[in-house]
Amino acid sequence: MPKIVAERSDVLPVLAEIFRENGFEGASLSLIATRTGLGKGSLYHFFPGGKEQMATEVLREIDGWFESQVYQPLRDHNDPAQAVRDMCAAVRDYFQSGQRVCLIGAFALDNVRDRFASAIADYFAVWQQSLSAALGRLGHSPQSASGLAEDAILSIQGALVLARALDDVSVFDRALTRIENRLLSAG
Amino acid sequence: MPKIVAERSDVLPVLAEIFRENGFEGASLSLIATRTGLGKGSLYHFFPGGKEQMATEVLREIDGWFESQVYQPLRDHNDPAQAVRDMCAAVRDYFQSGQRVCLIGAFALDNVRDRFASAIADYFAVWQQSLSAALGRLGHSPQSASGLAEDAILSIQGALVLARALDDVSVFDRALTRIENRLLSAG
DNA sequence: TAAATATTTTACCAATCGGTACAATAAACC
DNA sequence: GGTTTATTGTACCGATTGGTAAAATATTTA
Repeated sequence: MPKIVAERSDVLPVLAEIFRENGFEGASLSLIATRTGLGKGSLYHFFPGGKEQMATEVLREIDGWFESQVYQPLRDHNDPAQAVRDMCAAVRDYFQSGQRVCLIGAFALDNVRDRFASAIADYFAVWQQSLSAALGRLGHSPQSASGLAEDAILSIQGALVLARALDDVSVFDRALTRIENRLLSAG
Repeated sequence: MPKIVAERSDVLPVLAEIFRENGFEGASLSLIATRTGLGKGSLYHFFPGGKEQMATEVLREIDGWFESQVYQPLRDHNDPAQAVRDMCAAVRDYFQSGQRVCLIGAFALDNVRDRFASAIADYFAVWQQSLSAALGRLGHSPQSASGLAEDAILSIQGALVLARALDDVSVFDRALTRIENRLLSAG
């Protein structure tokens, strides 16, 4: 169902969802045109760089959302345990209990990874650093915090894969509960 | 570089690697023809069902390999702890320390998931059941075994995502070590 | 109102997509 | 040998791909 779009800022979320559902190569211009309600001419007026620019801007918007909603609170919240709980809640909401794919994770497995390598790596690296910082303030050693953070982030990605593979959203919710417990248990 | 193929049985591993590197849609017939050294005529002689049949047979071969090399030992090995260790070693080898993508996991995130839904779901479901059985024989309750197995399998998938995203194979090796410890610690 | 700018429509491009038809060739069998 | 079968090469198909050009239309500014 084509969602007609009014302003340019409304386009990016629609593009993000198209890329999530179809991948980079699967998101054809005709599909993008239909779903955004914009003709090719308008699309190339807004994004002269074509699909590559669309994906780049989508990745930047996603990264910006996580930076403000997840990473920054992890680093700055004065209650690190609450920050971790907030992160888990935000992740659960964002990925709609595993029904929504992580675009950055999907790109990482795709052959477009090299084209967006730095954006993909940054997304996860900053996430790990921010979570690691919160865990450090919870009393973990740097090594322990780093390992726990890595484990949590990779578990979220794996939970998205498995939930989709088994077509069972409960996989994601169970995984997220385990992750939260693991992050907060040995504080 | 095109690898010329001698027999039909040699084609499937090459196809698997092409699908792993390029995804289903990214694996064009011209690319497949080049990499296998077979013309379109030969390809459609061996696989009258086209790409769909190629992917189906590739998935079946992968599933068969895991069944004989991983799942069956997990269920039948008389030392379940050793079976778990063997599983981790097999996984490490198979995914080449995270440099190789899991085709089934990649398909699960792709929009071709629905086309191969049952093969994808079976792969993970049987894995979880087999690992769960081994953990049960290690003394875990059914609930504990099921949760641990789910967590291990999803962590492997997530480790593949994160290792590729960060372009850092050590992520995979660290994750696999953590998984093995977690599976064998509270026996 | 008029000029300048922003946006959209339409038509078009070469390249590639998955797939088909079929004749040419190679191999196996009697 | 000859015949049948298995395999391959070549040419082709309509549809779609990402992308371009430029005229037509809104919208904003002066």
